[in-house]
Amino acid sequence: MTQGTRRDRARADTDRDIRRQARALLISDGPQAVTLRAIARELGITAPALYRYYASREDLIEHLRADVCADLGGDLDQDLADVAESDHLAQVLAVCRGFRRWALAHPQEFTLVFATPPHDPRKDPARDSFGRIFLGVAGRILAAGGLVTPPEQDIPATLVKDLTVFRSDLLDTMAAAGVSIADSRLGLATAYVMLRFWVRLYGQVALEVFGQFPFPVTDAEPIFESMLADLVREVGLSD
Amino acid sequence: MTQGTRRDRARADTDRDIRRQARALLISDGPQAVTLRAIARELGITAPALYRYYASREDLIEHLRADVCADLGGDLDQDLADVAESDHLAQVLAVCRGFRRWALAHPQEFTLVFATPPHDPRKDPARDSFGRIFLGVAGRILAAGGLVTPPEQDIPATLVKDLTVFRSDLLDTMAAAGVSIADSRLGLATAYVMLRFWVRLYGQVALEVFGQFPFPVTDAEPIFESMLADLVREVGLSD
DNA sequence: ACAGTCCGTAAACGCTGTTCACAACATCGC
DNA sequence: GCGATGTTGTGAACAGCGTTTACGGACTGT
Repeated sequence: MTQGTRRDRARADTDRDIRRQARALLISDGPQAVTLRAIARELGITAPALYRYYASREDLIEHLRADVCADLGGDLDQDLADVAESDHLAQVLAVCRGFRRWALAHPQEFTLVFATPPHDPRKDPARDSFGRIFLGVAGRILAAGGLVTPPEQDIPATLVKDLTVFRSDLLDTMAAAGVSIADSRLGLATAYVMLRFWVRLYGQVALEVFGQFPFPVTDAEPIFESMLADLVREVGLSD
Repeated sequence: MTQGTRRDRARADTDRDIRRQARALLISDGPQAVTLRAIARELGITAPALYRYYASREDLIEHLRADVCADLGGDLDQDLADVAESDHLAQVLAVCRGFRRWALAHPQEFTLVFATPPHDPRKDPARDSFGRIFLGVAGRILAAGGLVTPPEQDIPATLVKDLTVFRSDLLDTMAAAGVSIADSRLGLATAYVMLRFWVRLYGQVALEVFGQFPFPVTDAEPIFESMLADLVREVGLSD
């Protein structure tokens, strides 16, 4: 299969360089350092050249967000590779710990992806949300492990419709990935538990990343582990 | 008592105007819109004039943060004023709901105060954290209500020292506010419960503000209320 | 009245995102 | 191979940014 023209390849190379440089600037100096001129300078081109690749600075930033999500997803997959597939508890723990570890090591990227106020109501943030990706991965493990779920009447009524869509979406995603989950294994209540799982995890990690403890905490890891132990116990995954 | 010179009063007026304008820009168009020139333009002065009041744009932003915290604290106090002081459950619910309501109504301000990666390790973020302020208020209610606390051996060992400092700090704050809490009412375990309370609340609210649900949620309030019900039940404050 | 302080300005510097017209090069189809 | 088309990058320009500096005028205290 042809690799495209030499020009296509050169374009892809340049695009990759642009993204790599943008990321480096984000990581080292935060979002305000991701300027078109800084990127261009590093690549030995001028800023207007970047408009050949992206419609705007904001467009580039959006792609950066997607890159961060994809890389994080890849990292979590790697974390999972080291754990026996049948050990559901260990897998869930690995994913959650991986997420936290990554977040603490990448505060600028975390902020970019996970803590930006929505500004375009027409664009459905949930469609690209990492929570969705996370639950695509962790949800599979959670569902396979068999969860302790609350009675379905405990699910807020206004949530049922949303959960139904999410659940079938999740089943489709899993089916597309060659994962077969029995219908009974992923009911509404299970989807609800997954949602709450994510809320708890995200909240704990965000608070740590943004230093929002009400007092100086020497070592936050035990707090996280305690929360995690609670979580897995509540969903019935603990020993 | 003298009000100071006319110049002092003019300075205070101008400062107030600067802050008001900066806030308005933040709210309407986000942090990148808070430029010295935009503020100056609105006040009919030039940008360099602002350096008579603030050392830098960043200095102004820091003051803006403090303003937001103070205003939020005032809002929560108002929420509390409508609730009988003896109804501890209602007071806690009011404060938590007030916090969420405010956060959802003020996403840019929330982001500025609650979701900025720390960048100055020498400056102790926890000293100015709103979590601290929040627990100064809510902690009083929680302690007065008498909490169900875990056994002290459940407190992570590495946290004990931090909690001890926090607890005595909290007692001092309350004493200074004329609130007397018996020593036994605010032990280490209680302080730990308060910490976990804040983590849960913050996490839920942040996730909502940043639209980090894994799927579109039509109405997030029931999720919040469900979490809140869990929280107050866990601390022994429910009916 | 005078000296010191404060406030605001204009000019300047170096930086930003973006647009536009042009030139050079690469690719494609005949 | 050649001409037409598309792509890539440039330089110039525009309007905007944060910040510094020196100056002049107003205010304050003695």
